[in-house]
Amino acid sequence: MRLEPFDLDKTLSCGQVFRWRKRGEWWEGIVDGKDVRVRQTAHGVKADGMSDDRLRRYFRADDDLDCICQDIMVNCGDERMSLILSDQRGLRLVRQDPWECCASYILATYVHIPRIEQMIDRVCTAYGDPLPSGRYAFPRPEQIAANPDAARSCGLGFRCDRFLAFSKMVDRGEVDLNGIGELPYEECVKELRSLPGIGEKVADCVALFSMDHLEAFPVDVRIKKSMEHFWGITGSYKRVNRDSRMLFGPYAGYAQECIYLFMQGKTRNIRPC
DNA sequence: CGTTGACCTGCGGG
DNA sequence: TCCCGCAGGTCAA
Repeated sequence: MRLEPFDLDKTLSCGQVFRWRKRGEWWEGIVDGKDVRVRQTAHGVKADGMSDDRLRRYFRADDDLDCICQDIMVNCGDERMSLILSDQRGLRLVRQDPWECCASYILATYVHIPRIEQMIDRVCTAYGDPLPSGRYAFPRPEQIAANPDAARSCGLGFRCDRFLAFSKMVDRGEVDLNGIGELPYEECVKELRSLPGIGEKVADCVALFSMDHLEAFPVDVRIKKSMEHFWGITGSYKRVNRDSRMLFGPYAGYAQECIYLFMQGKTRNIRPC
């Protein structure tokens, strides 16, 4: 399938998703509870197990990256940002399932990414449907609610209670994630934050990665440092979040991902503010 | 509303 | 090999 610009490696290794693994040229993952694999081609992406429609939706083919970057530049007018954006050209946000996104990011607090992936793997193995690949689908809420004790042996630590409480709420139909996703950004994040295990940062991640709120701007430790270093934006979560969205505009979320991945490489030196 | 400290657990450095 | 510190943050005071 044709898709440009598109950089599959950047897209799947920038930290927004947790279950994709690269083997040779192929990235292997699980989407809609099924094994799938994708690889980069000259002008787009090739996939097994996903229709072109599903692929387009998953990789947000409707997002015109060049227009988005242009918009970000018009808003911030900072040549250093131009460098970061061109360096991360082809990085796309992925449209994740809201339930999986919430449940995953509830586990993503106060631990490094390798261990987040480990916890998610354990949860999938404990609860998920087995797949031909030998891996397991991400569990549905009812699978978790039906046997909460199994989560105790997944090494979730203090996240376990939050994870179970959230799963139970979704299973009982006390939360309408699709409905929350329809709300405007501010209200959406407010609703998400009322749920167990979901605070400011996770709410922004969920809004950005699974609810089409491209103005969401998750502030983690790395982004916090970057925003202070480059633009002198500092202070509470609320302040850094608001000032950054002000700086980058309606596609602040894309700016965030580009900065995040850029700092991971941190090979290049861009002078601070 | 901003600030402060505790918090499961497993990995990495000394 | 053992021990200590640290970590995509959340929650409650």
